[in-house]
Amino acid sequence: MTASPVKTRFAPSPTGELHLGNVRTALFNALLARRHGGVFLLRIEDTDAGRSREPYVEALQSELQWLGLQWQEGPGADAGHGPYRQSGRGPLYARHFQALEAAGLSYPCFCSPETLAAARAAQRRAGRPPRYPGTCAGLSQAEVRARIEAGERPTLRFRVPGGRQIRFEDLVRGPQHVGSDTIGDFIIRRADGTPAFFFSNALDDALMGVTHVLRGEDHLTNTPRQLLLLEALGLPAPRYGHIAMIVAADGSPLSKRGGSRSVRELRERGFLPGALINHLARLGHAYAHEGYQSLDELAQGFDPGHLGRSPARHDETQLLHWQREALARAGDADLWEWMASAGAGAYLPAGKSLDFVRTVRDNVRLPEEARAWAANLFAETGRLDPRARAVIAEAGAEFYRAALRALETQGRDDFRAYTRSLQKATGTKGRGLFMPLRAALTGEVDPAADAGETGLWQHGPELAWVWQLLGPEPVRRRLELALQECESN
RNA sequence: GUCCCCAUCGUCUAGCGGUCCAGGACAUCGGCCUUUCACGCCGAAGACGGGGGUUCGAGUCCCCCUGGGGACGCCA
Repeated sequence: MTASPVKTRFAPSPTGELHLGNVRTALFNALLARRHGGVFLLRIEDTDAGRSREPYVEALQSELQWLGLQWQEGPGADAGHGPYRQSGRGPLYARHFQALEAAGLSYPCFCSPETLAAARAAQRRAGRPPRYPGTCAGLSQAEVRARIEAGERPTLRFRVPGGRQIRFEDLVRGPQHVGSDTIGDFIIRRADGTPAFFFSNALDDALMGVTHVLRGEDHLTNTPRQLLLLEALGLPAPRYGHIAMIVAADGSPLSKRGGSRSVRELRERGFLPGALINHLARLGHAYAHEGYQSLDELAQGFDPGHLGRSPARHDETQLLHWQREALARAGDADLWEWMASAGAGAYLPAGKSLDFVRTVRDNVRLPEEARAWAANLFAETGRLDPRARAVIAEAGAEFYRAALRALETQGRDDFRAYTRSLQKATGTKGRGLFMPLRAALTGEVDPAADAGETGLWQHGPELAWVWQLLGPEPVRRRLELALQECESN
């Protein structure tokens, strides 16, 4: 058998939407697997029945696929280690719980959540780290049996061996060591019989043959426990790498911030998968190549050793840059679909969609901006921005009379020829020629200045394209409106 | 509260004792190009959090402070 040298995994719990932090973890794992021609596995950790939601299971899968992070093993791709949802692995867990209990490596604990909370509070008050006091560690068989018969439902705790030094080599942080005495006996099975994270997560990694686990720094202190657990179970442990978390632009935890951080939200706003991937891949990871890269290229350049150890801030300005790069690589037809998602289609005359895309594609970053241009070009004839108004007034009625005359005499199809003749007629050129035209045709002269809160507007689209797209009649109308504007002053 | 981790331009980062009066990218600003804008090209401004050490020499090593993050759950 030629087992893949590398198997990574992403193991989300479907208790909420995928956010930037989750997805970055998934991305790094996918990249690592791809880098080594290995397998990227997806496992759904839905052991918390109370908080897991089926729609999230669906959503996370489709979002992963949308991002191009297809798993080679997992739901819908059984490679013999399934089921890939923890809710379906009960029998597997039971067997290993039994092994642990039989070996005396775990024990039933009858302490109530309230007692436990009180104990923690007391320890904290006393300036000590909260740790399980070991109340039930020494219960006799008889007592355990009696309490269970009396109707009590115990949890199962892992008996942490004392006096041990746990060492492991973290893929991104280097050598780590922790004394086992700083770890309290922890729960591996809840009172309702379901497995707790420490247990099911570590066990499944071992059972599924996962070789490398890249996960959030928040799991760093879990690792020694899982290592101990795996050792007790006699199972191989994967190599762990703990990556720094992503924080909001102001440095605060992402989880405590509003704004778009869920993948769904970002997707709905129109961000492209490639933009997200390129942005995320560089958050906490240095790439030799600065430019936009495909998933494959990113994988080739990926190295856990290049992963940063300090929290990286998610700054949407950077994401917007990658969005522009991703947009530049998209085809017109795809972009039309993308623009239409924000309703740009509602304003467009039939058959104009691709011309519209070509006209504005370099001037938009989000579909909403495309919609705004569609409205501007096809639905808002006569709407003039104050600055456009000023430019029109300054150009003067004579300019627009000449512009209308030139429209009669010159070919309407040739924008260059048109502007050349207009230049001759008015004696204007460059800015003086184009700005009044732009003002009349789009009602905007410096859209960028209008960006404001939304940051939506970009610079104006190529005037020649606008001219062509609008067609002769609308162009005439807009020029006439500009003329009226001058005359009414 | 206790323990752990981290700390270079506004942001993402390079830097693994001298080759760093700290390099790149994004953003910003200026110029060139273009019969407008954008793109592109050129350029500017912009950082080693503070204090002690170690060393001939520290962004790079050690300590303290400060700041940030994380863990301490019958969440994952």
